[in-house]
Amino acid sequence: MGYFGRPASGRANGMSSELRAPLRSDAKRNLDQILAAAKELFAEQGAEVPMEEIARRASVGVGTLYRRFPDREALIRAVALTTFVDVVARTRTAIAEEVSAWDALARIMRQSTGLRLSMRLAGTSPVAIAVIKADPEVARCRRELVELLDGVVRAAQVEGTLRRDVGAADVAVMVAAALHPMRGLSEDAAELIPDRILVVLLDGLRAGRTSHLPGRPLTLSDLDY
Amino acid sequence: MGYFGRPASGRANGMSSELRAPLRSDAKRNLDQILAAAKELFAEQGAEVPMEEIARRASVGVGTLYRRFPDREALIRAVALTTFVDVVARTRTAIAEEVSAWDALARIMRQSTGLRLSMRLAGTSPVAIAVIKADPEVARCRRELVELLDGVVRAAQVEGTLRRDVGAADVAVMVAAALHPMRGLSEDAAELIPDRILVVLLDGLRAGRTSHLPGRPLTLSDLDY
Amino acid sequence: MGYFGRPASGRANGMSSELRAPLRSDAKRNLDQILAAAKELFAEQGAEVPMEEIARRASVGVGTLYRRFPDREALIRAVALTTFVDVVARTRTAIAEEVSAWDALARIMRQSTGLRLSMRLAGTSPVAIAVIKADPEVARCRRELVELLDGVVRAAQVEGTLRRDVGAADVAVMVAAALHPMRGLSEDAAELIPDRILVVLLDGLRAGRTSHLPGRPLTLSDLDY
Amino acid sequence: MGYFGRPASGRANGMSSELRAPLRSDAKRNLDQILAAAKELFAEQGAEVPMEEIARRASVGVGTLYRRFPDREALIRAVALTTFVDVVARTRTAIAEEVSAWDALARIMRQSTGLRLSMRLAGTSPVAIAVIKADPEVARCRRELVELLDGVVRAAQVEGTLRRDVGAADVAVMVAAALHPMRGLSEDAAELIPDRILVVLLDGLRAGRTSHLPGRPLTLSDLDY
DNA sequence: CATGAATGAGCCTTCATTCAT
DNA sequence: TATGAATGAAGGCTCATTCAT
Repeated sequence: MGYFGRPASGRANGMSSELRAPLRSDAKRNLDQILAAAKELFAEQGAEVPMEEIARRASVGVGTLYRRFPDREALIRAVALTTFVDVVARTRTAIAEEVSAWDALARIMRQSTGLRLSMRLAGTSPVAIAVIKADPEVARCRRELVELLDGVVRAAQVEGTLRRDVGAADVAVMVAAALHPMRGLSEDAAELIPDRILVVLLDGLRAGRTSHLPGRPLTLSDLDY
Repeated sequence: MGYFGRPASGRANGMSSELRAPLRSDAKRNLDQILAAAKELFAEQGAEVPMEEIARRASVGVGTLYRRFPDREALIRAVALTTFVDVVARTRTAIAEEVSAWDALARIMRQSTGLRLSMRLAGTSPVAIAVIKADPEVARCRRELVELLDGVVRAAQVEGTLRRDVGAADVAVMVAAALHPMRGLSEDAAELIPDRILVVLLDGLRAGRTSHLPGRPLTLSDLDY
Repeated sequence: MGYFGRPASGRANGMSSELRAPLRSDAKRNLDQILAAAKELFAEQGAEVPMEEIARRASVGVGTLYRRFPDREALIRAVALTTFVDVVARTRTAIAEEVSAWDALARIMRQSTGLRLSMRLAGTSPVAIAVIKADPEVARCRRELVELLDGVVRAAQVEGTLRRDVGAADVAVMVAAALHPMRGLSEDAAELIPDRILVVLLDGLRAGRTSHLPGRPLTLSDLDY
Repeated sequence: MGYFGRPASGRANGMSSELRAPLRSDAKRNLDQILAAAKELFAEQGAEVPMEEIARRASVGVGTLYRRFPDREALIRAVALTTFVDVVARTRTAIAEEVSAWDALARIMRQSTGLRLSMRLAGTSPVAIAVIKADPEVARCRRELVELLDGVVRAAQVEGTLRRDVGAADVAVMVAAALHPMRGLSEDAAELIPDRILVVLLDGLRAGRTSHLPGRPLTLSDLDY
């Protein structure tokens, strides 16, 4: 589906994340504002928002935006990377802290909710998808996340809490689907929905269901397209 | 979510559906080709495809396209309407033919799968959403569909097969989420996913689940935004 | 130097010159105006003139310009091609009509004067050079012209009228140099100069000069870089 | 044509050449680096190279570049001036050292070859031309050079070695034409060409040629446009 | 009626110049 | 004083929509 990756050093500015001269304080502030504005706007309007609007929201001239991110792709890349880095971190924590694999899985799925805004990127714009898949860092990030998930899924199946006819890719896609922003809902409902879907999904994923899932368990290898 | 509506009189050409002089046969053919081309391209590339590309795929000039649909919105409206009309019809049939409300619900949810391509419209382009919500016919259509769904949901809860803490809007949104096109998957997986998610959702929706859904059941009134 | 080539079929519109549906009369007129405007402006201001200025001079919207020539390169290509085609034709005529090779050479060199405006293209913008070299048709055209010139040069040397220490490329470059537009001259002088330089060059090229030319005769193979 | 001028007091920094407090040694070094970088880049890529690229090549920040030269024009002016100063000096030396006017003329014409790179300025960018013509110092410089040349031309005609139907402006323009950088040539050929053209021109300029030059001798007054 | 040419507004990107650090 | 960040105007290109043929 397109939303798993791996972090890197930190400063995600569209290039690879080699260390560079630390930014001047004002530049740093601008960079942060740009990234924040981009996240918001990508979430609100998709990855095709006018660059100028992003700049405006960040209280910055277009020129500044382009100085940091040579083109739209670089910006998408940076947003994707910081987001993925965050998800990976939370996922590791969940795995470390929960006692059963099922609890870890449930927590992983639910905590992702907080990231749904940025998620709009994945599964939306063709550009965004292309960028995410092309960038080695984001790709590594994504792979790492998916592998963590795979571990949890298998463990939960071994421990007998997760139905056996699903794979990690099934789970990943379900989360993505649950998080996908929905329009046409009351604000209230829009906020509740992701968690409600996730809970229903978790209930449906619990071992002991007798229904038959069509097809085959989708695994990591289904995600690399 | 944004994909429920009700038909109307018949000829859906983007304006209101007053009856007009029947079209000449070649004109009719053009109209159909345009609609078909638009459906395909909206599905493949989203609601922002160049009008000229749609015209090309329909083997007509842009002029002809614009003669039928004064602007992109009208075209989107028409595509949405014909799609919704179809869903409503299938829904009625399902209700009529299935013996239990649960079976009707399951069939309704699953058969929508076949429409997922056109569905790409909803949940994608902001324009599309706006258009769909603004058009009275589509709105009526959507309301009708939702009401049908509401009936089935209540009946299933009465018959004791559907968990009681969900509403018709929950179900509608879940279907929309399951159908949302996913990128970055193998073709094989992309085809399997919607049905797999729906089955898991159905399992999770079955009465007897002990988990607690956060929030409150989402109902018809949550859908009109 | 960069200004020799070979024609093709005729309609030079930036693509290859396959025959296509004949243009509507108004479209044809626009096309001609665009080409004319481009020639003028390339001559006056170089190959980097704003596309919008070209459009304005042609009394056409930018869109129209871009419809005919997908980008600046295509336009340069078309201008270069029509120009080269013309030069080749005049060269053939000169060869056919003049009795001695020397006279043909002199006429070829002098008649090119009329083309000096378009010549601004060659030897000016890096883009222009790149385009000219990359386009197979222009390249063929250029090669043809150079070969014609080579024949005349050799013939004149055989007939004993042209000094033997020069090659066709020397001549080609000299013409290009003589034609290069000069700024900072009175209009009067600017008009006289190319011919004056060419006559002096011809005098210097006449057999019997005793001075020693540094280097070696430059030949066709020196031109393909 | 546009490449004759006269020095002035000394420090050529784009403004007028009043004496100022001598620069600190590092500032001086920066200035020299900038001038050198500008010469190189103007030669390589024409007078439109990004200011930032010049700064980079000079290993300074753009800010420093702008401190020395308030805008691109000032930089062009400075480069033009230092170049012209050099040419004037060499010309004086040639006149002083050669015994015949013809030899002086030949040497003047040929030694300019070494300056052809910087010459790229003249005859290229419209901006450059304008700037050169507008600046009083460069103008004076240019006038001085042209007057020196005029003296040599007349002397050579008196001594009977130079054809009588040319003027100093003819010669100046011919040199400029011979030096004009040519693209599309092998590196080897590009290096040989200017001298080869100059020798042919000199042969053509020698007294005793019977051909008739069209127009009239071009003189100093043809150069001030 | 159908066609496809023409228009022009809008977004993308670059770069000269200014200014805070 | 040197630096490089920020700005914004300008030019490139695309496409929705209109209109002549």
